[in-house]
Amino acid sequence: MKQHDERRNEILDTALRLFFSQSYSEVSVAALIDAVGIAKGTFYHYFRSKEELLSELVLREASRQIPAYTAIAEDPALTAEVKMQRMFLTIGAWKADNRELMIASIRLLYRDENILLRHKLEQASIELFAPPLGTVIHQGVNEGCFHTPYPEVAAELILSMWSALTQRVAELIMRCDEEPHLAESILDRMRAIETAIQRFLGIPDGALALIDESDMRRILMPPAV
Amino acid sequence: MKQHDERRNEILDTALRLFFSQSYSEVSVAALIDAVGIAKGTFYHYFRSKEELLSELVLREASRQIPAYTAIAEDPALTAEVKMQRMFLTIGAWKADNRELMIASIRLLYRDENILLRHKLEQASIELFAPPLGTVIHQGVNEGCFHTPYPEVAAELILSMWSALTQRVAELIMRCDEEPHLAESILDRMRAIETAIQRFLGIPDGALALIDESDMRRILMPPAV
DNA sequence: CGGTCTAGACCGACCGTCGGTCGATAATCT
DNA sequence: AGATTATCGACCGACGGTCGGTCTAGACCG
Repeated sequence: MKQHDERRNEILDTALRLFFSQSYSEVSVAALIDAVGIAKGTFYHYFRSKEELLSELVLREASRQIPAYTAIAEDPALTAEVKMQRMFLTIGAWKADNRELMIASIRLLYRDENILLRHKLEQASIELFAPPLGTVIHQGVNEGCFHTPYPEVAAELILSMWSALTQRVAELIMRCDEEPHLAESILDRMRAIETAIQRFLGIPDGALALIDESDMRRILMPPAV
Repeated sequence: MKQHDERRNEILDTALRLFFSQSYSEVSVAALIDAVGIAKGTFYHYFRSKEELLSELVLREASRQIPAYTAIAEDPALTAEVKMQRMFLTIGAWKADNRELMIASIRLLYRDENILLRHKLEQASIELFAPPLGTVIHQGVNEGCFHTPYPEVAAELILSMWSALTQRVAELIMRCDEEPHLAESILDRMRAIETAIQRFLGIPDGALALIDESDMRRILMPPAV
């Protein structure tokens, strides 16, 4: 017999692995408990429903990402502009470095059956990232480099836009194999978002390079074999 | 025996009614066919799956909204600014006039079980509204009143932002009964979006009143009894 | 120390419901 | 008459979830 938290995390770990190697709706509770090696009743001893498992899983995974970004936000040595750049570029570079994983995730998340998983991940990311980003924007307004009457809302709004962009990019990446010219329209969208964020923050176009074009190309273009 | 289209629309009509009086996942195919008065096999003669029914339903309903907006977009007598205002204000006024229906819809759509329905509605709206809105933005750029290097992407981007806002508003409306002070934070978000759109289009803050505050208050505040 | 008691970890047969299939039948068209 | 299309409903396997019960670690006690 195992400790409560140990078993619980074992179930969550297995669920994470299975949800990403198959999909949320394809993985039945029966398959999950087989993989963990427990009985149906044990699963429902730890989670009230399959959906509650999903929510807790998403929360746990999203929370793991946060410390790196709060560290950037609270670094006393950096200006708001640099912090913001660093936050967005860190995400982009990570995605470029883990291209295969990213694309595999996208292929799974952006399917109708997984929409609930995707939506919960998006919402959790926005809610968890908004505070550190909001701190940075506030700092920028105080430093006089950002000019927006809505510093509190700006973080959420920017993340919502970013999230909508990610969705578009994902859709296009999935169709990129067939129609490679779509890559250009993705880059267009990214530049548009960058412009939108800059203008919303009241800084000149091009002042804030949030997207590293070479990283983006690494994500979009299949590596030469 | 009925004509193909007649029967098909009968199924779609009934599905629409049931999905909004209960929810997408709560309404089983069995319940639907009972309400229509047909057999299981007949349903699957017209639709390959329950999900295909949903997609077609969403497409049909979203398409019905379009003509009104293309009419505005193609009116030769109006400036781009006026067209854009008229489009957004028309939506707002309609929502204010149909407050009960709106709130009932929100309470249904913004539940985990209905996420697929909601997402498909959102995507269909964005895809169908983007062309007329894009036309208007193009006109604005040509007339010299809008300034954006990405007129094609702008429409989609603005609609994505609007959609994210709608989602936030919906979440807050659902919790407004308990915490009425949330109304102010909704208004804040709306003003922020208005600013974001204006700045993205390169026009002065306040030049484009896309949101009628009295309409918004009518939506947010329960009518005095 | 050995014995007992209990909370809670664990089990798996079982349930109702679901989306979907299929072969038969009836109506309509050519 | 023959072909095509619309209709039917019994049937299926899989699903998420329940329930009555067993097993065991560790607290408590004589």
